[in-house]
Amino acid sequence: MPRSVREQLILRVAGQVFADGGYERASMDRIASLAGVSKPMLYAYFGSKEGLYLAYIERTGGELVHRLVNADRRDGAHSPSQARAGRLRAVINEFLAFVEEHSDGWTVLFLELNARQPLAEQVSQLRAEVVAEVRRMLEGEGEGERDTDSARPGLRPPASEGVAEAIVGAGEALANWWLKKPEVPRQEVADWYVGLARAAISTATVRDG
Amino acid sequence: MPRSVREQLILRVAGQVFADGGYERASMDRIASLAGVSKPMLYAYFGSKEGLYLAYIERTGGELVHRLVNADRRDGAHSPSQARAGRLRAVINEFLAFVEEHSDGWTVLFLELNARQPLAEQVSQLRAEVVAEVRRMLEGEGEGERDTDSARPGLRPPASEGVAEAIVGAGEALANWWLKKPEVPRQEVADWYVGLARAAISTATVRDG
Amino acid sequence: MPRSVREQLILRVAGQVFADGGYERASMDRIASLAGVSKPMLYAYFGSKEGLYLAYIERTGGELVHRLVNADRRDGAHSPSQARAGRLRAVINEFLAFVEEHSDGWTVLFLELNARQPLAEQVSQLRAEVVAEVRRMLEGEGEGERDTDSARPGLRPPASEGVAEAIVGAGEALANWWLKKPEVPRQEVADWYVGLARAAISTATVRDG
Amino acid sequence: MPRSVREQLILRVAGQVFADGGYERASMDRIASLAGVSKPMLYAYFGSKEGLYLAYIERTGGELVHRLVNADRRDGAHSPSQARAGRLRAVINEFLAFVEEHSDGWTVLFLELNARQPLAEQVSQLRAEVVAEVRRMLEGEGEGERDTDSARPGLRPPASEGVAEAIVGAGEALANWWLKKPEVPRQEVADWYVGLARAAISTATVRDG
DNA sequence: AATGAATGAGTTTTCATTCAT
DNA sequence: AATGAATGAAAACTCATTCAT
Repeated sequence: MPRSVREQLILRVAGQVFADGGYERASMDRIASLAGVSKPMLYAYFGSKEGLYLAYIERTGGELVHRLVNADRRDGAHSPSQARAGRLRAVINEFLAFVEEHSDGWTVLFLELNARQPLAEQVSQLRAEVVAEVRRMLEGEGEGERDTDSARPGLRPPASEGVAEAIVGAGEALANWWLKKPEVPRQEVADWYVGLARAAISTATVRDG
Repeated sequence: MPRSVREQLILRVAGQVFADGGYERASMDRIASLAGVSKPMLYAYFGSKEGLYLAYIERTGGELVHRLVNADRRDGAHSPSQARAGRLRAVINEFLAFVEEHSDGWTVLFLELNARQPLAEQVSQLRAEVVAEVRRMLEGEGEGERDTDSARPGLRPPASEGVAEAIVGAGEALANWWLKKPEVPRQEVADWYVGLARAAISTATVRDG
Repeated sequence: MPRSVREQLILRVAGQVFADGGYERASMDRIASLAGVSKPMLYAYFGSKEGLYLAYIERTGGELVHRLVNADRRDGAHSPSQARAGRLRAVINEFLAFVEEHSDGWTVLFLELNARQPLAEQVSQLRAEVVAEVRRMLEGEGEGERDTDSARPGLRPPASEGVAEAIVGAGEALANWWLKKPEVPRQEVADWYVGLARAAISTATVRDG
Repeated sequence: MPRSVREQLILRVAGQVFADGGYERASMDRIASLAGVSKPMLYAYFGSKEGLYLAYIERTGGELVHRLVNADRRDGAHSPSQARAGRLRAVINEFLAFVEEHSDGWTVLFLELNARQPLAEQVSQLRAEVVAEVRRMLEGEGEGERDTDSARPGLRPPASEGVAEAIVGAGEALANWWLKKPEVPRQEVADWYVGLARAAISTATVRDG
């Protein structure tokens, strides 16, 4: 079995173990035994427990980023006027698809995200980027194409940041809830979230404007 | 130093240690040393590490419940028509006040809430009750007293449940973010959250109705 | 409550705790709590755990010695020819009576007797004296009143010592068994043991003589 | 050093430590250090302190059983009329040989036998079987094949049980004494014990018959 | 005379990590 | 390349013992 294949196998198993109980409760013994390899293999491949964890986070976070970034490509082309609206929906769809396909991965990312002493700084950055994107929507960036005289000032920091965090947090909580109700179709969940996000965005900007 | 005083001291220190790193990373040695007592005291007072943790959760969760339940009393009387609206704002205010005053406590509660293997079932129940309350708003409960022709069906499960989870999650995320930005006044944060919650509620019910 | 009364109370409780699980498993906490006194009392009265144990052993062993020594007084006077035979039975009777009345005490003495690292040297001595007495019977001491020409050499060491130990051990095992069958009357048990002891003594001496 | 060899080494050392002071006083630290291995090895091999103890008891008790069961094989064939008598001597011989070769093992078995809260139920059963065998001799089982007029009723319970316990206890006490007098030859000790046992058996049955 | 409160030192047990083969 | 065997360090927990009042 080539190394890269085994690495993927180990990472998958590690994800299960990390997801069930968190980093601290995960034991290298358990991961090795479930993966069917010896413990020294884990160390040869990943250096340490933290290394294994980071590798898992990196791979999983990377895939999430990739999917979010390429979200609208999948949805096909949109007319300019529908672009932003469509992109929001597409991104949410991709996010939920990722959660559906990688429930362990999402769980680990989410736990890491809320740890006080994060082991993977990059995850915070990933979230920060998502928040920033939402924040830009709230601040009306890009809206000022000046086609109208209606000034759209939008929110300003720190309101924009706080509300953006809230919107993102709503999505995370929704995802976590959905993991416990897998019978609900993704499209529905996405609809709810899109509705909530749009309402929050427009209310916030209108109220403030 | 009388026992009850020392118990409170220990609980406060334990909260700090639990908040910073979670239950697993917290060591009884560390708690004892920070509290300035010997380890056997911890066991004499709380029986076990889990006992100490549960005592902390219980005290902290109990106070949160107490504040949420008595939230509107502090806000003074409201006209009936404003009662519900006022209550939402009052509860959010109290929640944020609790987070502000007990950042460790909130952190521990939040971590416990998202743990895969919860030690304190009651925390999940507390959250479940909050979600249920929001869900009732989304389902338009009590609204049917009005003129009957305007049917206000509101959302139905599972949408109502999912959206309620999302709204609650938004508040949690907002609280976590606020902990890192203590310079933002509570009233502002409350405004944002009230705005988001109302928008989400009315959008969801209107859209669905 | 006068000190001496309390001491007796504590010793009685200590005996229960020592009997059930041995010296190591006994905890001062448990003894104090069962006796209804505070731990510092135990230390004020007995100095240490070992002190308490030794006090218990001493009292209990002392009573056993006293009863064995005075055994034949209770049985009334015997004709010289019956003296030895009667004494054996009387001693066995007293031993069993002691076991019956102080099952905890006997248990503790027996455990101490068989410990590799005895805490109470005196108990070994008590047993050694009993063994020595039996050994004298086996060696025919006192029999050489020379009334007959039939030389009665009896056993000689180490046989006399070994057989004496065996006879005493038989009694101990019988006592331990009897503790689990309290419905058997003491007189019967005494009969069995007298029979065994006499048979062992006469066989050994005759065979060897 | 292969694992099985090290296991045996550890068991031997554990036997020494258990024999000297009993289960409670034995510390894993001490066993590990005397065996020249690290503590985690003890746990890797035996799971727990109790596991180590039980493994030792099992091995030791197993060997004792094996030797007792196969005792008469070593003594060669006997004429039928001597069979029973020979078997008694052979078994006693094997028992003493075991004690001689495994003084620690015997000590641990004996301590476990007299413990109030036994960890190894099997040891009690082993002793119970030995007692049962002696008891059958006392009850005259199998003796009725002889001429029928000489009724040989033997003892009946509970006398047979009590006396059997006493006889077995005599052997145990003799063994314990012998451990302190290793210069006495085994054959002599066996002779004493055989004599005592036969005397006790015949006296009891005759007297009662 | 009596005790609530406290602890130093030790217990069993676990786990990430490494070496020898 | 791969692993069985091994361990240092630290965890939770207990207990005989002692102060301060």
